[in-house]
Amino acid sequence: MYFSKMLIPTLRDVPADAEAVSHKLMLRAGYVRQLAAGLYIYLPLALRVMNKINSILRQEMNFINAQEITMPVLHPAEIWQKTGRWYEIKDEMFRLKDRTDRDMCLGMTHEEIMTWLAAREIRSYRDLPQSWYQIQTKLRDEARPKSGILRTREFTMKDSYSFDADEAGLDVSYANHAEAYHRIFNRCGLRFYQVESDPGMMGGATAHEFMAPSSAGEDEIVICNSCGYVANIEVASSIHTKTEDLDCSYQEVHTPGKKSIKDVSAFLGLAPTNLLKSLLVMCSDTPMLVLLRGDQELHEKKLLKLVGKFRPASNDEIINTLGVEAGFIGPMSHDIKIISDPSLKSGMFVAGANKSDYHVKGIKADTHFKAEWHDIHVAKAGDGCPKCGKILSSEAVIEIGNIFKLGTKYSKPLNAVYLDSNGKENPIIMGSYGIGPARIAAAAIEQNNDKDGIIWPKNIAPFDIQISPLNLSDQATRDTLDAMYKELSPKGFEILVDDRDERPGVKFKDADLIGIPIHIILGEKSLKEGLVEIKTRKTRESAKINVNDAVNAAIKAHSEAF
RNA sequence: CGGGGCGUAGCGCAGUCUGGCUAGCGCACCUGCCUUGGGAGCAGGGGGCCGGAGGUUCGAAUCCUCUCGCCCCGACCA
Repeated sequence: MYFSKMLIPTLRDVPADAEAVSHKLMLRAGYVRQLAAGLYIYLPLALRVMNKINSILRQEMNFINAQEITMPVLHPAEIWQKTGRWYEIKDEMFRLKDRTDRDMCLGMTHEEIMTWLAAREIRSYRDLPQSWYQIQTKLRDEARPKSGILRTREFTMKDSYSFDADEAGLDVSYANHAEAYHRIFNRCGLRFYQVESDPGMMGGATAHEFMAPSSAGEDEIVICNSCGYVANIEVASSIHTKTEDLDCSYQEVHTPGKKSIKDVSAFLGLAPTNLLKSLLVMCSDTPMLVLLRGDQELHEKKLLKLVGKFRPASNDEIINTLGVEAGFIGPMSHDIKIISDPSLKSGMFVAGANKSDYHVKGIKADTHFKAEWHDIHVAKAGDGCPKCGKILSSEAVIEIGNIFKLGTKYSKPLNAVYLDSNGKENPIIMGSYGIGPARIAAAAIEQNNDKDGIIWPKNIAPFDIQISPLNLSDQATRDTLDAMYKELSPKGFEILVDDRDERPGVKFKDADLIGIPIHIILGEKSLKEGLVEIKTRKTRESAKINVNDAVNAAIKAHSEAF
């Protein structure tokens, strides 16, 4: 392929809109252009990358006997109404009516439609198990598209769905997918973790996410380097580290105007871990006191699971219920329900005195307050690992894939059932498994770049080798180019030839930007000495090789490349 | 949806506060000369309803009102 014939609009300046490294580089290197918020055009180079990724996806999905099919993006409302998601999902779903005024929506995922198919086509346990997948466009009216290709309103997704007769079957399908995902992300050259995650609205009990570390990621995980515990902070638990002991008698202290943990700890010269944080929440109009250690944040989802829907109390409600303003609340002598994080169970703390401008030192659990004990804090770096107790670290990550055990959440409402060997009807047990190919590409760039541009892992690079003849009017250069091209192409190497009439510097800069793993440079002077240069993008190592050995050296360099 | 920022040539920006020459600069683009191993140089050239609508004014990129769009933080994320 000739550079001069291809649309590769590289840019010297970064468009001001771009923030994430992958976004900047994809724009600068001529991979994508933005149409509107969260809508991107994939130019030829990007499409080549996507095709490489998708072909890896197909190989690995087929390897676990999943079958590719494709489904409409336009869906009738009734199916979504049957599972209830038509009503549960709000603005995120694109909805429209057809000419007969029938409600329709654009597919944001395909559990409903896949289950509809299964309901029609699967009759017997003999038909099971099945795994079906597609690589298809999804549409979600995202509240906030961001970071270029990372969070868009229209994107392709590899989504697969497993159908089994029982839980044991689902376990096998789930494990097969997890293994396939490991192979896929490894082949794509990503660093990633498989983490425990929140099943959320997908239903079901077990879910894992595949996370690629990157500062551009929107999610955060905690990691234990000792025992291997890894979890999304959405679900992560952690044990508290030991508090610097406070040893004093129960006493009031004057803390005028000091309402926040930060102010109080600074004023008293104590660590936030010595303080007790009291929050009043309203749980269907019943007030409830929630206690955390001063350094902790309330994990709303954990509390939600315990008490159901709740909201923070208003200032008026706080005063009416507790007789004190926020900032000086203490857990002592209230006759409302108290839920406390276990970090407060032992030790001595400072809390509000239940009167303005005063705090109390020497608070002890069970002595000064009684509570129900539950893990309700957000795990963070520095906390103890819930499994082994060692210190946790945390990392920002991009979610590149997820796997869910759905159970019968969709098969029951859509009546996807089979007859077992006893002739008894049972709901099909399902799983669903997603991967975002665009996120793989973006994560690969996030993890592999330098100041000059992209460094593609070779398995997903748009081309295998770039050849840059520096002076095309030189006959020896043209002959060498032709010979190398003719020898490499039939061996399956995809080659980009920079045949543009540009100065060498321009070609070098663009080659670095675009990020093809191997770069062969044909210089007139070197050729006179019978040499060509072979350069590896990632290591920047370059070697002058005898023309006659160049093809083999290039093949070797490519096989050794990242 | 709440908070903040920004819309001037393909890209990056100045000009806006304090209204007034023909709306400017760099890069990119076109022509010619020259140059050819890390985004060369010289000369000439093309490209703008200053996001849109309304208003104030003798006069608006600039002031006022409304509106649309994009980015960032947060909420949300099936």
